[in-house]
Amino acid sequence: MISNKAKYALKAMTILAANQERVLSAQEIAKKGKIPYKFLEAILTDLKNRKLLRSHRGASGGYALARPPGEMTAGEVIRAIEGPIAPLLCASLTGYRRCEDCVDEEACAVRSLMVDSRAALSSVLDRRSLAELAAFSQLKP
Amino acid sequence: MISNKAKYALKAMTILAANQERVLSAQEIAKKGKIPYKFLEAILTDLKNRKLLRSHRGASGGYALARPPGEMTAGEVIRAIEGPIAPLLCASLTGYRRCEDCVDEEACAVRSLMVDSRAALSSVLDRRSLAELAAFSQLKP
DNA sequence: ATTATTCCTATAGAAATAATAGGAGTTAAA
DNA sequence: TTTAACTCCTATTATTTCTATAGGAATAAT
Repeated sequence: MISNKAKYALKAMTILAANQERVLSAQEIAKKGKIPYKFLEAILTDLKNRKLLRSHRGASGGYALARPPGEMTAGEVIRAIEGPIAPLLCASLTGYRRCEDCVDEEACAVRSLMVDSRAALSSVLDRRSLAELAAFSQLKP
Repeated sequence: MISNKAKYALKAMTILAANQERVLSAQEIAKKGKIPYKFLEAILTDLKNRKLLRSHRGASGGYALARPPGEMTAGEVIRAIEGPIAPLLCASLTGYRRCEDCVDEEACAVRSLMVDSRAALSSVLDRRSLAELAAFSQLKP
């Protein structure tokens, strides 16, 4: 299960990808995505600090993707908010850490299972671009 | 990320699968898996209530798998402890629930992503049997 | 009887989640 | 040059989940 925060982040990024030509304010995004405004603000700040978004202050300011939506993936967004996607850190490429209760990592069946789970999840999340998400959301106009 | 509880449950079930012929006490499992004893007790109770384990009380009592390890999967264990494996309930088969912030479920790109994620995860977790986990853990004797 | 177990109930600190509040600073446009 | 629409920053807080621990009652084998 992912957090609401990560879900809202994905929604916001999809909305921004679908409106790539213009800068969107947090208000606009909150409205389009039914996301609590102040919570969204904090999320957008995180995404900006992680270099996934660019912001423009002042009147008619707002947020825009930092890179073309075809070059950004769902996995990047989730990692920015949630950290590693591996179910256990001992199976993570981006945040590896040995379990404290580990007896023999090479022979650990749970780790092997989580390595495969991570690969399966990554094969979806790291291949799906924000452009694809945006395109999907517009299938029904 | 899964909880320690789910990780311990998987370890315990793997240990039980690897010692299928006998009944193991919580003490034994705790020692073999480096799992906090009292915490493990609670976990084993959950697994028993979910019908994944059978227990025998009294001296020389303990726990054993409820079914042959070849017929039980990692997915079952995780669902017993954590609930649905889908990252969002709107993408779950076993615990479906619509998001409160949902505008149009059919057109939701995030949901579509999570449906695919769930399928990818399930293809690993629901295909890996406890027998396979036990066999892996014994590759290095 | 004794001892090794499961089983039951209760408790509790710590961390993460999911926000909300208020205002300071910035900028475009009226 | 004021105003309105924004982002940005710092707190605060309620709720839930996580990760256990404690103590003892019930049960069964030896």
